[in-house]
Amino acid sequence: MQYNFNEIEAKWQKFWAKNQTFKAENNSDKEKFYVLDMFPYPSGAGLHVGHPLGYIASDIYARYKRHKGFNVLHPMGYDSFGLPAEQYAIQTGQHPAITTETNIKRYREQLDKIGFSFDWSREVRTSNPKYYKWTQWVFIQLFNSWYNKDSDKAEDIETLIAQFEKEGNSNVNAVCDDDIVEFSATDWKGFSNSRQQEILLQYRLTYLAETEVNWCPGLGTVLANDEIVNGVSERGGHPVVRKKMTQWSMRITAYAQRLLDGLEKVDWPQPLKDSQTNWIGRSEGASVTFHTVTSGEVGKTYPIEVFTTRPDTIFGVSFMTLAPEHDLVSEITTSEQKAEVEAYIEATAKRSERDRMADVKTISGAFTGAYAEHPFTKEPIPIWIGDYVLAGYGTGAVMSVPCGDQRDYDFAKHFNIPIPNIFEGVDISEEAFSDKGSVVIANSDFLNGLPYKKAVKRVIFELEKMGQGKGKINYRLRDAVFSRQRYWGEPFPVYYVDGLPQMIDAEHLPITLPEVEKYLPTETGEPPLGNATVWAWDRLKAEVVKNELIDNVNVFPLELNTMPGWAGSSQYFNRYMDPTNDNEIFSKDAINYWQDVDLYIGGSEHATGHLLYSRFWQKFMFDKGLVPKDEFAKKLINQGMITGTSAFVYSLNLPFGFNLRDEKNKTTEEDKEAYSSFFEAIFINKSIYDCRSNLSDSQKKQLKCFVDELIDEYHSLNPNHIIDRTFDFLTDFESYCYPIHADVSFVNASDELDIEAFKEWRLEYKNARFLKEDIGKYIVGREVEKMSKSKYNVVSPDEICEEYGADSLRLYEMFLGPLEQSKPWNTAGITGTHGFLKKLWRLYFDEKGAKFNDAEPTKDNLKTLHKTIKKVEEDIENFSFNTSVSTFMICVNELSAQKCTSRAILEPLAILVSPYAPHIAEELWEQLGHNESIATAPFPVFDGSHLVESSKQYPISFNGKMRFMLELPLDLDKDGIEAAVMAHEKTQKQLEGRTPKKVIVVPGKIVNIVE
RNA sequence: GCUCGAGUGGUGGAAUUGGUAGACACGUUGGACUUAAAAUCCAAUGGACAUUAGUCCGUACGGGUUCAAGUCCCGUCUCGAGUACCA
Repeated sequence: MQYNFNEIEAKWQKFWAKNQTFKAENNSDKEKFYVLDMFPYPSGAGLHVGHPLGYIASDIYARYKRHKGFNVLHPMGYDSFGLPAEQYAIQTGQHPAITTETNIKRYREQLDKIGFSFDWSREVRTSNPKYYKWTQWVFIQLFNSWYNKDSDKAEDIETLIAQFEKEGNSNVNAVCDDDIVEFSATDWKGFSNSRQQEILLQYRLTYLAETEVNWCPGLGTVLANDEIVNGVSERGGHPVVRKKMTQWSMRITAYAQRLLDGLEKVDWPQPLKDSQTNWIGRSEGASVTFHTVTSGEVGKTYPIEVFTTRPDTIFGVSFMTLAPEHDLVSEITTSEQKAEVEAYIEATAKRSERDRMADVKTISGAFTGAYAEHPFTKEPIPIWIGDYVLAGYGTGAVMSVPCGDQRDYDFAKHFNIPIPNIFEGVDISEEAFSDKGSVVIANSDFLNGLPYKKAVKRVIFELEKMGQGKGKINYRLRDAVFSRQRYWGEPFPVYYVDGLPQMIDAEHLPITLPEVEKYLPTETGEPPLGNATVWAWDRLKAEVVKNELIDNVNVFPLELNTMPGWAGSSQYFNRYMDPTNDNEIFSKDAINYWQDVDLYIGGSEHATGHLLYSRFWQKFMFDKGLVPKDEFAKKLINQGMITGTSAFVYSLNLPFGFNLRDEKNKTTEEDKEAYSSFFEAIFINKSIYDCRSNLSDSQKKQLKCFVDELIDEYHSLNPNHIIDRTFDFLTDFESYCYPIHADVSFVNASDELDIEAFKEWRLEYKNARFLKEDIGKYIVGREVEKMSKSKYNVVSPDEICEEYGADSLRLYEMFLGPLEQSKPWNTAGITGTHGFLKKLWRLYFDEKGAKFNDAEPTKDNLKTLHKTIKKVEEDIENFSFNTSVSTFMICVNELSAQKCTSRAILEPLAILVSPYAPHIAEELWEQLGHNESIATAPFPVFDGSHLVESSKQYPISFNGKMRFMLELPLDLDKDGIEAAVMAHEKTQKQLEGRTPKKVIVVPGKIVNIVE
């Protein structure tokens, strides 16, 4: 019986689908286990072999847990809103929903071929109105909530209104906008409705506000900080500029501390935690208020608040620096300095984010002419502006202490500002001194002689006493902009009355995306939804109606922005628990049963995007009592990237030039064509290319011969063309050859190029000539690069499944190396795991049919089996899937050698293999006589008694070097071992009569004789 | 610059608490079977010298601890990832 993998795999994939083998029940006595993959964006390119890596790992784990008796939730879906489908729509007019549907179909086909145990009945798609209904619903919940710092959680906005009505806002301790005006209960009651709404907007967890955003003109939308890489958009690499726009924002900053604290509770990779920690960027320090000095010109004093992590250095302040965008700049600048300051502001505004970041060395700034008063010394301090101070961090103003901060130091040096030294016994003539561990403060009045920590405490105490400062914790994390000027995203359930946003009642959700003619912004610069003609809210009918009906009495305009990509992914893991529920986002029963994700596998690129926002939404849902856990995923693993192994051929481009032999001496287009088609596709072998700068004589000869033959051949084809044979291409040979990518599918396991396939690949290679290696083959060069179409190194899982089967693919992906590591794909190696499966098959069947029987297993059989059970179980628990594949190979090699046919061994072996290679396992299981799927067969139980040994091969070392092995009984004690070793002839031979200084015996491990 | 991670044969990678470095595969070489190919099976395979036994070197580099170091400590280099004037 042959191992016919194509047939077997198709059979079982059909079986699983038909029998809903992997459907998870919400009501079960079994213990739950939730294994989740980051759901994919269904791109048009389909999956390549790098994509399923994490899915295979999670699938193995999910299947393993089923064998272990758990009720496993293992769902899959699609993050199906997004830019590529929309960009495609702009170019072709094709509705993104159609492209998306097509792409999802293709993804599903590809996924099905790999044999995943997903519960497809729970599939979600973020672009499905039934799904985004609940995204809109969460948005409304956020809108209707505020963050109470006293209870340290989100609360219903009604509780805030109640407090306003009772006592105004003076005692409210909320996370809110900075520019809150104080009011009393009477004030509140006297405010107009719209004034009240404006105020509430300053407290809501999602709010509309004019903010500085990252505007990307290339994409026509704003981007979140995590969507920008090196000053350009992550997708497409378009430039990004700062722009003030009215946008929805999420008050994620309210959760900064809890997001930080929560990291300690979860088992996530340290680098991922580190990058979230950095992103949140907590720093402890003080906020200090300086007051500007009144001069004749600037008649008012203004407070300038700064944040500093080094309040202990306050006596070292010799100037202040404001960000050029700081609001006060225009107020305080003197007329004398006005021209300079304005010129500077204009110059910095022109510099793009990218320039500013690329060029941190150039020091620039301008003096405003104004001064602030030092809170303690009362000395006047010059106020400068400089673009090294960022408007977006802290208050956009710093107290500059050049002796303690290198940036302040450089700025002071550059503009000749004094650098007072306030550190005892420290030389600051060359650079600032920023080490706070060893510092002792001097020249600082009441701080003299104090170390850092004490000085900080003291100065904060003094500042509080005078009402000019207090201890403060600052976060780098900004509120997240939630509006996108795009079509293909969730519409907001929002309409506008007098310019103020109103939520549509939850019962009317979903508000579905309107149809538009064009997916581009409108001529007036509004987002694409501005093109919709049926996009107004009728409050009485409670439905979306035509725009022409807008009367601002009962019919109002709807929001034109859509939600960002991360909106749909921020709660999808909970929605899977009850995905078809139309009445609730998920039922209480479902969430209480499934609780949270036990294992989450996905890429590390989502560290500061999806994984931070999801944690924020989860904490919010937790505060509202909607979910029982405030962290949604207990354990998370980042799978490594699979890179491609590109193949190169080496082109030789000889610039002979040619003439014609005919009397007119004219070259026609055909002549040129004949010449270039012949000489443009010449390839030299790798050995010569590798020595191109230092060719040996024999190589030179070989090349000369090769080229001569080419020219001869060319002449016979084009007798009237003259080639310059005197041209010496061997001098400066390097400059005529260069590598070009060849498609990896033309290359076999030995790196040999299939020349015929290569010639057919492209028209210009039709007549390609190759200088082969001496062995008569053309060997390609190989290099590891990112898998990408342009590098012709993309391998699709479909081809692999077709040729070797899904089980081979699954095993090979795991066998490549540790899950978390990035590693190169090379199809050549798959014969290893494929061969293993064939060998496994032959353990059960030969040409005649089944081999297995009820024979009593031998001691060796049992030893091999239980060794394997132990190792495989440990490996799965440690997510060390690569080593368990090796273990299977060893096991099958051993059982084959033992000629094992015992059912008592082969049955448990099928279960062991089943999570990794489920199709073959099912088939073996069935052939063994079982009627039920192997999916829930209990995992074999390890029995250590089969591994007990009575003797051990001891390695005998001399001075730490292993010289020979010696078999000794395991129950022999130290002295016994030493005596046996010393008595051995090989020991005596090694020692040559010398007496060892010392003999180290570690029973069960090693013997080391020290001479 | 800062933070984190990683450097082991021709290649992917093993090596659990410090205890036989290179498991398991790929590739390569030789052999068997075959008209031939594929498939399968067997043997060898870190390097150097010796080809019988054996000896020396070897886990990025330089030191150290230890009877014993890929593993622990100190320093250096290289590569990768994240972050970037964060006061």
